[in-house]
Amino acid sequence: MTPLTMKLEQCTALSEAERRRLDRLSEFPAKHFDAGDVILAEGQRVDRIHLVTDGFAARVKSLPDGLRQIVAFMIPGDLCDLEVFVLERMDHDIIAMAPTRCALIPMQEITELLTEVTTLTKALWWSTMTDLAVLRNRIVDQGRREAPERLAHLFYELLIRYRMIGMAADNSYPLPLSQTGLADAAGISPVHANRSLSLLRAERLVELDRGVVTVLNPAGLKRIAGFEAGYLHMARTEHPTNVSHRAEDLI
Amino acid sequence: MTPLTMKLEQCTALSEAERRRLDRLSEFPAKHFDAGDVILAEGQRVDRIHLVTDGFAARVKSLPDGLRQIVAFMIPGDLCDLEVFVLERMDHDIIAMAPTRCALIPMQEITELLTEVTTLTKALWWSTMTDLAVLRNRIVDQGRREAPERLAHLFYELLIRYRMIGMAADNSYPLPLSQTGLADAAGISPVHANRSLSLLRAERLVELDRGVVTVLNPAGLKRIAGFEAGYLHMARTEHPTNVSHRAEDLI
DNA sequence: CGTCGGATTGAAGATACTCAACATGAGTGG
DNA sequence: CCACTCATGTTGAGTATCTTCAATCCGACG
Repeated sequence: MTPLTMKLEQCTALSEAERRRLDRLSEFPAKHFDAGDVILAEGQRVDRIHLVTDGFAARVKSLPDGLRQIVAFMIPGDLCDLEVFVLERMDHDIIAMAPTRCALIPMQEITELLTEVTTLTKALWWSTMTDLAVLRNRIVDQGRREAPERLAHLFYELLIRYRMIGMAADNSYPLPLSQTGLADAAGISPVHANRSLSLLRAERLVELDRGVVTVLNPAGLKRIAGFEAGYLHMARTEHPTNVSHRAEDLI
Repeated sequence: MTPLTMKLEQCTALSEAERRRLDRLSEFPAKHFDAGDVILAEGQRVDRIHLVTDGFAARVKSLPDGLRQIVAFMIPGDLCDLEVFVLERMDHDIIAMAPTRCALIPMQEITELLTEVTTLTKALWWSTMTDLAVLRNRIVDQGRREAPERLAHLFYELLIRYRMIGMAADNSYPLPLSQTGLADAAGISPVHANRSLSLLRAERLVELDRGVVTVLNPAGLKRIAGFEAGYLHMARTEHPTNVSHRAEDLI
């Protein structure tokens, strides 16, 4: 099963046919990007949907003064530019933070999915709404929490999202960012990112080495992050019958 | 024309029939809320869509320590809970900040809109995607801009959104918030909100009196806010043929 | 071995927070 | 009409968080 399918199954159970339909999306001709490459540039018109199948990318807003702010991360299974159906151009950059592969899906393919199959329609809407919820939480973070908590929240959220797509075995997942990148994500300075990170390390909550995050104490991390399980809306993972991905199981 | 219709016309030109279809949504039985009332509570299951027809509300995330963060404002024409189609429950509160009226639209009505009429479908998607873009910008604000700039951005964005629905004549619009509310929106303390606001006043950029914002110098406000016109995606208002709502016209 | 990007540490200064006092203005009740 | 109350706005002072600038350290790599 592809990451996209695994992710959308968090919304509703899909039929075998639907699963295959979704899986096929990952097989469209892929394009490869190196770390630092711009996958989609602000202002660009897009004609094909980019589905991340491998790697790690970020939505980045660049300011005139050179500062930049990462507003979201993209991991395998994430669609970069669903918005092109209704918006003319990208209003931000998407940048590969590590070698990244994207399947290029013709828009028509998604259009068909959106009209044909209602349960898939629902799944794609779910994905969009979850993105909204994630952004709302990011705003709370940056408005009302201090730097170490923001980092903790970031680490914990990514842990959950990687689990959703089956890539967080051992509470470990890839995060190919320099501390400057972390700082961009948390809205703090690189120096402060370093110091805040040391705090989390000192408390033995999380380790970050060579682009790999290891969550040493998920419960503790979740606590200081002020993380609410609800907002990622993992309907099915909350079921006792489907325990393999549940956040609380691996504490 | 209702605010919702005016707003969605920023996306594409609508036929007379579509316009009437949308206008009808505002005529569903309304519910009234006083300032401070909770329109929708976190965790609540929703069975009817709330369309703000009058007043002013906010999406609010409350933290355990009592702090709260406003993550978005709702003005007439905004749909509060489109997300219920795919998410089980609200993941945040919606609170009236002034006397507010909401039309309660049966979910089926929206479902029909979403499947029947493709251009309306597109318009609703546009609305959702714009919400996403607004949140991305909010994150940039809180991560990378200082308090006065954040307030400036807030004031300017609301100016544009009120213009979209024809409610910002004279560069003036309602903002029924105490300075504490402003602080919640900008992610700063009430005291700091006061001081930052005095700065904007001193520069004669904006006035805020008795719940009414008056933008004295739109160009200057836009400049210090670092506001990018693009992200609200007002396709049609950027056309020279439709000048009445254009942001730059009234400077 | 030297270089280079990233990580780390120190120190000074800016932005923002908290606590606290005081002002203002709309209501309310005497 | 005045006194009182209460919410909100304003201002001051001390402190905390965070930023910036700068120096140093470290590991990867030629």
